Amino acid sequence: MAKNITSRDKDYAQWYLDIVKEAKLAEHSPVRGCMVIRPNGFALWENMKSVLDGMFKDTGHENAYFPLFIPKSFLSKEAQHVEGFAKECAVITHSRLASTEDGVEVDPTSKLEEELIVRPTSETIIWDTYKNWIQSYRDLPILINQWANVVRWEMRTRLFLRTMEFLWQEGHTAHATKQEAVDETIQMLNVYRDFVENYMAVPVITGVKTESERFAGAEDTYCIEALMQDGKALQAGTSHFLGQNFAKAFDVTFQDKDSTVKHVWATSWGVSTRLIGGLIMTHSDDDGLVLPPKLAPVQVVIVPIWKNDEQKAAVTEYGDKLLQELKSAGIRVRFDDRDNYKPGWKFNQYEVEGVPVRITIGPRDVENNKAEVARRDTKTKELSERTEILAKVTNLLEEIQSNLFETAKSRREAMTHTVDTYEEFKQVLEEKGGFIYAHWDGTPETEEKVKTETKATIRCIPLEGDKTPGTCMVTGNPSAQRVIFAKAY
RNA sequence: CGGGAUGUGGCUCAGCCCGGUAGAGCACUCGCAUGGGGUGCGAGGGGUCGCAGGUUCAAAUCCUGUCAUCCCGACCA
Repeated sequence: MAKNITSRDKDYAQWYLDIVKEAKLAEHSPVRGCMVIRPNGFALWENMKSVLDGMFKDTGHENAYFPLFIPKSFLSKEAQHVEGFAKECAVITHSRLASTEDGVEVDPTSKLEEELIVRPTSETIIWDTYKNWIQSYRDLPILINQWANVVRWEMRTRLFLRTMEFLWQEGHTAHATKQEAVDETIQMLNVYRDFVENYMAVPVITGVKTESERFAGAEDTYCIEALMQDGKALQAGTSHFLGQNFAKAFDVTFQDKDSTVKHVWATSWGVSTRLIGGLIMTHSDDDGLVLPPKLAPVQVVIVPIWKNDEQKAAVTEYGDKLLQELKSAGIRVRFDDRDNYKPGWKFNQYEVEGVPVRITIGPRDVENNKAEVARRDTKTKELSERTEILAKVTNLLEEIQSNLFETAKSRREAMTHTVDTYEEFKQVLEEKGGFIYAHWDGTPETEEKVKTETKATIRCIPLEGDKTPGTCMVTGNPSAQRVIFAKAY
């Protein structure tokens, strides 16, 4: 039925690309590694953004905007930070073009005195700014978020999952005490978990990154990790406790109540359009995109059927009333009464685009006061009394939302394994994939060895669950608790 | 930056080996029929064959150069 979509069994990577294309979410742009986000994809992003933005405001944050360009010298102030991002920065060297016979070329006389970096993230320019805003403990905390685009010069890209330019939000906060900053880091991690699980219906594990996976410049990086249908992990969001690293690098100090001058404590946290990739890979099937009702740009579509003008008039009137009824109940509904596409074509189109609920109405329904209600997740449909439609649809949207989450969660459980030996580890990784809980001695060397030999990395040291100590599966040295290994996107 | 491949209507590609007036499918436009799961039939519009040079009476096709893109590997939210 879905003739343009490769099945997941056959080629998972191609299936993903087909979904993105057929659901009209995004496409490759003329610029290598960058994408055009199409209206369907952007509407989804706008819904995600709107929910998250509300959550940020509810936890006391304000939005602001900092420049796209960062003076080169700023980036070199925090040693770890430079090292982390140096290899993937776009650099602006000139400010002008000059006309030539064939078009234009860079005007060599316009070379910049200090080159500008297109932000890969904004810590540096933000901390340079905060320095001027903070003198006293009375100026703290500063709780700011910005919605922006950033650029990281990646070698290999994939639509939504890794592009050279992407959209995201980055929160940057400054605090008087370490505890307050740590609390903020954890609070935002929980905000992300709440959003991803309760709105995106994607189950996640919260954890701490190991040293090698940590954000450049952070003391601790907390993360939410999701598991995709193909058994690979996806980092869905990160929240960093930055300690006093940036405060020291940018000399951000305040005079405390006790009159002494101290460096401030910092956090930063972000999620990006990558979440859309995670959403697709968690719920969609071989027939197309599947969207959770809470974020779907269109939650319900009404498809009419008629053969002649007389039927058209009756069905349209019936449909319009239904449209108004659902709309006034706050449901995002579309009545697709276009006459230039066939009903069958529309069924397939909305299925591919992932609309959670479809209502079909034809002459027979008008006559009998009924309608056919179909759900996208299970692909089942049933005839409903006209008077019961609103209640049924409202109920169905909630049911689909929780069904998607539960299905994803059971799939994750089924793909989560616990191993005790390295042999067993390799075997499970090879044959099953998924999350693998194993003991690790805590050293970067062991982590690196596993990565080189198996391509699996430590996704996180989970915050919840079993904390029993043991011995490292590779070296036999003591291990504080099991950590999660997986191959990752 | 190493290894492999490809550039031909909007898209996917055939044609190239063996030079002879540019093709198919999909998409698009128009008409008629159709309409409860991608509808059928008919008519039509649209291409500097990546770019530059060369060989030839004649180049999408042969030769040289060049540019671009894609896939695989080293880096990553």
